[in-house]
Amino acid sequence: MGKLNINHYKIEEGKNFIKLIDSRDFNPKDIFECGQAFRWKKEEDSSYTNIAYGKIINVKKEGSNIIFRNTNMEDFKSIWFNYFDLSRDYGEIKKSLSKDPILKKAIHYGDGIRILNQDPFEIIISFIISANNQIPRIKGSIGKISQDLGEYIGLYMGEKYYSFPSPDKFLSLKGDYVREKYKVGFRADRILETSRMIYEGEIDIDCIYTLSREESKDILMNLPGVGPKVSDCILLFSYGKQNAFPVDVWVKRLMEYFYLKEDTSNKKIEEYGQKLFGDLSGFAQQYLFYYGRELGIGRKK
DNA sequence: GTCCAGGCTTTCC
DNA sequence: GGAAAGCCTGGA
Repeated sequence: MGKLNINHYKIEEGKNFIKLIDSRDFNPKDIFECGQAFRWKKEEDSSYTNIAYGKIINVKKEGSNIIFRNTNMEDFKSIWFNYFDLSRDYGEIKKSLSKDPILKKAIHYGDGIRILNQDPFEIIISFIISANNQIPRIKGSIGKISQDLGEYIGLYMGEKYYSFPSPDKFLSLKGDYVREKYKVGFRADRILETSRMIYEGEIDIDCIYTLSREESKDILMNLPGVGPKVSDCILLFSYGKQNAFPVDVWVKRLMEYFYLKEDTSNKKIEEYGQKLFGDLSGFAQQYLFYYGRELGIGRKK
């Protein structure tokens, strides 16, 4: 059994698993169901399985510990530690945001949320698909794309796992094929054109790691299908730009309901959120989104 | 330059 | 039948 202390985490290695000891601020349900990721599969034992960066991993909360199965210390340090944002102290973030009474309630509800650092290309395509769409259908489309164009990685708990395809896999496809096969509707041409632009280097998505949120948004919004909301999702969920504040229908409703008290444009809501939450805007948005959506706040009957 | 209405595929409730 | 983690286009 290898042992390791990283920051405030105590990590133990076992045979094909890693154990995070006494981990606060980490609840698989909150992390995987708060809307930032579309591919985590809930198993019968309440664990969650997914594939990322070419590896299949299973995550389960057992008492106060988190068990990561089908992995080892080497992958945990090189992939999962960053993927699960384990270098960040969410206790401090929650303490700071809890000064706002509404955030305090939202944080109480989604206490175990962490914001993942996911693969940029997968997130770009996933959130292009998410536009004016519904979650079950979004998940279906991403699953079909991976199965058809990705690489078979392996079997886990009876399920076959495929990697998300790289941009070149889309190059030879036609819009009609993509629309009909993956059920993505009018988003098909946007997916193809975005993939082409990234493949050909017309848009450099690697340089975004070192740029500001504003500079990054300007670049990403050159991609077809990527507007203000989708670009903020990409920056928050795969590039670690936590000052992004994605405004969708739910955030619009709950911000109007809790704060603004009147009909407000998305642009104004984004500016309001930025002013209110500053560098913690992205975290605030996730706590609020998860809370508001689960409670159905402001939903029309 | 900004702002806004209408259209877009298909599924889900 | 309306709404859905919005974006694009054209016109004011």
